[in-house]
Amino acid sequence: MSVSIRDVAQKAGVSLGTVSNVFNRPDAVAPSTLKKVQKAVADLGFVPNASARTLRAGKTRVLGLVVPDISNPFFTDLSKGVNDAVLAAGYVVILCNTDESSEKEDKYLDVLVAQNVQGVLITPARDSYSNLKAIADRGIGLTLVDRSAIGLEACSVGVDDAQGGALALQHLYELGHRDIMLLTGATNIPQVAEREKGIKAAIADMPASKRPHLTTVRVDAMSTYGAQEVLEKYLKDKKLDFTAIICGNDLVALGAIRTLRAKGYDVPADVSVIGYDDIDFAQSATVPLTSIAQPKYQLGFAAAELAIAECENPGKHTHQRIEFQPQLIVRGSTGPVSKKSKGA
Amino acid sequence: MSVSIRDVAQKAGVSLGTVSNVFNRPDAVAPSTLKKVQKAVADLGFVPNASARTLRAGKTRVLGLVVPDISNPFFTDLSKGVNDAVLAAGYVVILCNTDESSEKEDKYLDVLVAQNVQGVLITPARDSYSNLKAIADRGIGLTLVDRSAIGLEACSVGVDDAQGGALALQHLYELGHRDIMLLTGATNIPQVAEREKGIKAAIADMPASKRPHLTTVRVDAMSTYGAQEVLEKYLKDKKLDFTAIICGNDLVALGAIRTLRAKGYDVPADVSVIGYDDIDFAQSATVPLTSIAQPKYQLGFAAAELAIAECENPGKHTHQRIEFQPQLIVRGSTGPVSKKSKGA
DNA sequence: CGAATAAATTGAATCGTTTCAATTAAGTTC
DNA sequence: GAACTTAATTGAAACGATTCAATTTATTCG
Repeated sequence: MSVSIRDVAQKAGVSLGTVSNVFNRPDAVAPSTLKKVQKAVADLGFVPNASARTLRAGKTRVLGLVVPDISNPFFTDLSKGVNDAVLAAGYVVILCNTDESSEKEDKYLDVLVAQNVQGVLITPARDSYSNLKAIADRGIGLTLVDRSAIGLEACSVGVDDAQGGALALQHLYELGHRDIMLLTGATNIPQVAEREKGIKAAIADMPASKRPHLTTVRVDAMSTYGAQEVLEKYLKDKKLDFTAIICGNDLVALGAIRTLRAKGYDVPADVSVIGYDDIDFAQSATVPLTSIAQPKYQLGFAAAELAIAECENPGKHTHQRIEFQPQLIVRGSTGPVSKKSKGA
Repeated sequence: MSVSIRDVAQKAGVSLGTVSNVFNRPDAVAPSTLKKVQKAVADLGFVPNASARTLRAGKTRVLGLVVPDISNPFFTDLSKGVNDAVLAAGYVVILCNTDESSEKEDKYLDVLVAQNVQGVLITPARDSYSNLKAIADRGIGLTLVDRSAIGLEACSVGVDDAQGGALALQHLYELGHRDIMLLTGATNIPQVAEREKGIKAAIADMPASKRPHLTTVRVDAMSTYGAQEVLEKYLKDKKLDFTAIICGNDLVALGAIRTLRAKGYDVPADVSVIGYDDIDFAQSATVPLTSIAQPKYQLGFAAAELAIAECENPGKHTHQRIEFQPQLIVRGSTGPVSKKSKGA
């Protein structure tokens, strides 16, 4: 049936232990023997049985990645980073998509425990981390992705969201905008809160006389449709009382642009719009989107590296946080305030 | 350290075999014994070691899903379907993204073999299936996704691509278009070839006098940018010699629309554009895209069900193919031929 | 050349389950 | 109550790798 290490040993004319060494401590094997064994491995198409290996050595080399929405390009790119890092280290990832549901998240965490994963990378759907504590208590390494690890023994990776918010505001400010709408999600989403904090801090730093005026409007679903609905309602009987919009993410921005154009306003001549995330489609949109880019791939890559480091060295591992900087990407959806809209 | 079946047996005052039976054949155990053992399990917090179990029993309840590009919303949606089906059956999926590279594909297949997966769902990157044969020979169930299983002992799921092509053509024909561009990928991509076949068959079925004229233009990369580049070059010095474009996928369609608008042509007044796949963004694009929808989620769900069925019943399982029908979704990017463009 | 040291190799024991032939206990039938 | 059937339970033998103490082989040095 399937070929075992025993078959390889026989074919290469060496002992079991030597074949095992070829895989696990190749420098302890004489070069000629190494070659001989590798040839036998190749000839037989031998692949070590992970279960047996795990059973004896106690290492599964499997990680779990739990994300709230794999449809979101942000998480797709992130997961690519995770996968590349993990593949390089000989690990494997089980990807779990929770659809932002806590029940699904709990269910998946159970599955991961049953699968004996060595580490869990997670962007929690809820703001309470109670279910994560149980994971950590079982001795499974935990890495928070795009969240901070407050009150948790865990590593984390994230982006400086306050800085991201500030970048967006400053860009618009420099273009002359003084009446700005903030079109974003609920404050219980950590990112949303942080960026808002950054925006407000940036405003507070300005001379009082020049401070722009901020109108905050919240959408339930941070999607194209969610944004359209809310913005349409806002513009129903009012006139434009802003010259720019800072959006919670790129999807919201695309929805906003669509609504504005439908109402006969031009982007960016009448209203500048800035997104967040810099998803791949932002540059291909009909009005190419100015956005705040996050290093999505690197975020995932770094998270995986932290997780693997913890797996490899479970005893002496100090938890750490890696924080990336966001970056302003200027495209066509933002521009200077026009005389017309300035007067409005 | 961790509690084993032996500890449970001792605590409950029974033998190893009985504890095992409690988990695997509970109806072969006397009710009183069952209760006693279950109490011991609960008291000790025992969770069976998956590796040992797998090593002995040979069932991992793990499947591999290998896709060429997880950034493509098509595969994201598909993978959701796979995950939902699999979770319901108590299985787990390892998702592998090959980035259309055969080397990565081979590497991942090795990883999956090493992980002892019971089945592999795959949309192969290359058209040769040689590496898959090796998988099947190892006794691992194979399910081809969005491909047919020619010359392979395997189940497969797919969409009637010829029909999809025909739907697109007929839609444009009914709107009066007679000069149609086909903007698509290389013919060694099975889908591309099939759809093209469907289009040509549909044309051949029409009365000779009314047959539309088809111009085929190929792009290397079926992405927004790839499409823009090729179409710009085509339009360089030529005038429009078509009134509609059938695109290889939605990304290509979006690129085409962008190029046309940049040249001053209106969509759909001057040129109608039809995409393929009906990705989520198609409906949110600034010119909402008419497209051919594929049941992406169901495709994944069905594939997973086939794979699981084979795992559960490895001896007597007959391979089958499930084929879905594509569906025309009419939105704003297609319309009747205008007098102006008709005359051109 | 022989002793001492270092480098390679060996193979039995082990990891925690499942499996199944063998054993024991309980229940039926005449 | 003996003979037979059926139901429960047992425990040793796998599964396929890693580990490590023991052994063999190669190298160095006086």
